[in-house]
Amino acid sequence: MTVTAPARSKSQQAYELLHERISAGALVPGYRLVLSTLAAELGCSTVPVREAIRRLQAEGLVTFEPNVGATVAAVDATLYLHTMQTLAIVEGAATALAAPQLTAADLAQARALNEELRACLEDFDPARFTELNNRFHEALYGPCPNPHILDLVHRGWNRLNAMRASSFTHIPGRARQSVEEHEELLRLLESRGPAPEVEALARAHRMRTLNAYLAAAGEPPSVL
Amino acid sequence: MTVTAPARSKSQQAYELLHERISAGALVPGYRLVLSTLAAELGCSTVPVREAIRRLQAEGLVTFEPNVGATVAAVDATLYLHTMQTLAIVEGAATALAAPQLTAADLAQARALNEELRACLEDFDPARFTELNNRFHEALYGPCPNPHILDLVHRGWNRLNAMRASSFTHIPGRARQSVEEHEELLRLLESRGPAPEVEALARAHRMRTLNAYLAAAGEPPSVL
DNA sequence: CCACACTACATCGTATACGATTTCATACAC
DNA sequence: GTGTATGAAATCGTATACGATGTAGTGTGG
Repeated sequence: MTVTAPARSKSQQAYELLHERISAGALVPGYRLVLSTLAAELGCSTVPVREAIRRLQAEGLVTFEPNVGATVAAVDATLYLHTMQTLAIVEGAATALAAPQLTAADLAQARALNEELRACLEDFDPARFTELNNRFHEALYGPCPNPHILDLVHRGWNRLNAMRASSFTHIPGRARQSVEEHEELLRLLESRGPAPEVEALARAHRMRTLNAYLAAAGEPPSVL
Repeated sequence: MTVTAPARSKSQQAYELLHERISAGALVPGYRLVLSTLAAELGCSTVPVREAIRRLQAEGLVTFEPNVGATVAAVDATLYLHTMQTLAIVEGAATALAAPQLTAADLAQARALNEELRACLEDFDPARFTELNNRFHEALYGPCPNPHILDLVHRGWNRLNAMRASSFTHIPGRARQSVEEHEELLRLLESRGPAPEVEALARAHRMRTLNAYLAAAGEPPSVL
């Protein structure tokens, strides 16, 4: 059995490629996505591209105007705020729901990831730090038994990853503080703390990142 | 200026029609949505129908299998539980965020709606009660300044409305209790209670509906 | 009588082609 | 010089047509 073909549909391929490019920052916000151009580039027709763009629209990565076209969603401070706030809420809930499902192995892995993050603080590599940070959080909310909430969390992360502002690059000192907050969250989870506390702490962790960003941008903190 | 055409695209028309039918329960879960059939019925080609179905898939109202087709999403107790749980979280957060924005007029309108609900308890009309209940809650979370969260709340309501089990019809006594909980929530909002309390109360209200349903179905309550 | 292969059908996935709408540049009137 | 009308170009929206994929029904060998 030669495992043969991926057999992905062209819509799927187009979607994955565009998603990849936007997340990687190769397509700057405001960039205009023209169906025919993308189709030619992908070596397919416009119909699959169109479908891919509608999916990206549903996820909020691109904005779409009828009879005009799609552009990569612009990131202003307000959009970033709303996305982070939403993610704080759903990720907090997901982490709380996942908490009882977490095995000792899960926690050990998360702890190992946080130690990697700590080691990463020296000779700071933003891309690697962001990657490890993603994996750390995913390890904690991943066992959440409610697939809808998980889906919302993933969408939130996708949107954030599409924003260059999301990385810790531009917020001095935030990375180090973040590692400490992870430590606190891990201790609470390991002691099997009550769900509401887990939710509050996970939410607060994200809100603090948001507020650190707002402070660095000279704006007032957001309440929640 | 003759106001002329709505100029809705066919995709949009198809989407709205299918959404309407599913929400109204005209299409039972498991019903198979065939592109060509729907296209003929709508008087258009299959392409717009296809796009509409993908949108419905993204919202969770239909399930889709490549090269096989789409069916109206089946509702089992687990799906209902997950949807209600998700809605409890996002609607609670939305209500808390909206609370500071609520004007006296907003609160008065919500109170009037709850009085209508109370009056509706006699000569009980499930459809009207559900309608009023929707409007009551929308009045409270509508002013939420975060459009992403509002979108998530609307999606949750859409999914619920597509489930016949969502109505209060099958849960004896729940309607009356619900009106009382609304009253409590209104008092908290009118006294400008703190956001965390608002969130907890709004969430608890929905979780109690869920647990009443689970109890009626003979299953253990869900924790959150 | 059961299991397997094969054929026919149903349905989706995509390409191509054309009409509809918007936008931008240009020219004209004031 | 400014504002408005007009034209062409670009782009989206949809229809039709065909190929790819999955499914069910039928027949044959064991």
